[in-house]
Amino acid sequence: MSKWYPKNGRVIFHVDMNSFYASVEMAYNPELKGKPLAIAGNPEERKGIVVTASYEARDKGVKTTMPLWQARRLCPNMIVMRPNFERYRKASREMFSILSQVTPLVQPVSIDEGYMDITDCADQGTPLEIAKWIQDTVMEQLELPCSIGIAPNKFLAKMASDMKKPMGITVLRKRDIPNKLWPMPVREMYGVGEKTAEKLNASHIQTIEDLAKADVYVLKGKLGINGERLQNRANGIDDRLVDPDAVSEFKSIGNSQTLPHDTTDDNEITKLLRQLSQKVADRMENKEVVSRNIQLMIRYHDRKTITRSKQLPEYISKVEEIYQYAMKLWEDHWNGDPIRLMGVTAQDLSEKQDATMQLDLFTYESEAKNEKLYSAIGELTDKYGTNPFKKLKAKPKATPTTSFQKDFLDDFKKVNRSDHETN
DNA sequence: TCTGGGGTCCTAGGACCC
DNA sequence: TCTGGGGTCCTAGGACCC
Repeated sequence: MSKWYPKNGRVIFHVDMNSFYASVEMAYNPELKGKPLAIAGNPEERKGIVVTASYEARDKGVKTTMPLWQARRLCPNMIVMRPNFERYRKASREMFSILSQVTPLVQPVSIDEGYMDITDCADQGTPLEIAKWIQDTVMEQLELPCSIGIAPNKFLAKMASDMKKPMGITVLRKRDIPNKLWPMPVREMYGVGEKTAEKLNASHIQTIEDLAKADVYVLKGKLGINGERLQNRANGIDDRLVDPDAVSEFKSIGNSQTLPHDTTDDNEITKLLRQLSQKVADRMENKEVVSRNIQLMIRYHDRKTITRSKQLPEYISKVEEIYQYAMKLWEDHWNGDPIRLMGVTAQDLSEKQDATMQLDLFTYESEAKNEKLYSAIGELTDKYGTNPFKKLKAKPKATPTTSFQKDFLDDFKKVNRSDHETN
């Protein structure tokens, strides 16, 4: 009979830790509880900003990203701490492990928030009961508060978790949209930042309801494809899936740093470039990835920021290589003005394993005279009926995407290896 | 005394190829 | 004579989020 009805909607949670870094510090040191607390990078230096403020500090007007000197003026008795990322990562792991007791369909999106798809968890209770269990368990075991949004999709769940803080649970069904979502200013919508809000306001779109009902062609003209997407979201339409694997698929690894003082000093700059390259290399090694594109970011004294990148002829991962390419970009593009910040980023990442396989294929192609490899490919092409690497041969950079291609590649490696052994 | 550091995704133009 | 259209790669920049 259910066939006659539209497919049942999904049930999505968005779990959002409240003032996460400050809460972790309070759990770690209970004497901090109830006090105005700010976590700030470089509390001693002039450029420190507030990363997270406890609710006691927020009551005084302290906000995230506020310069520290400004926050101190608003809240003179505020306690300021440097971030302890190890501590936060540990708390984060423990929090996510509680979530995965409910379902494996958990998608972390940052250190302190994530989505869950609990559509098939009816045996564990109603969505409200499950949300309550999560909130209570995280509080009992970790002494950390969180807010949970319950909705039929990611966007609505995200908006819902924001509606009641701290320790809120908010249900946002499709039928709640006109009353709960539409009255909000469009700037508060996830995906609408300062610039987009300005553009929308200029077209007399103030609330999410205005956006939901606006002419889609006008929106597309102003915002491109994003205009249509935002309008869909404003109408509660969002079919992105909860993807537990998304978090492990890194696209770039970068480190940047603001200098204590603006500088043109070559020694200082070279030293910083080296340090940044080292950090990037270390993190790449940890993640077992290699990179084929290095980007340098320069922020000048007037905050104007440029990025310059270079696609490389080969995959690299060593500090020296990263440093050399970064240095070259620096020499080619620095305009001589004092700089405020510098960053080095490795892009176009590939898993070490995959990159080696690609190299095998590349070698095969460039040294086509290698009869053994040729016949290995031929043999496998016979076995599989087709050569799924036609595309790969032309573009060594491509990674096998289908399991069929992966099987083929595994076989290829086996044949390749046995060739070497028999030689 | 203004404004950190980690990311993702999208756009747009030019080069190059077919 | 006077100029198509699609696709991919590379580069730079912008918007957004936590």
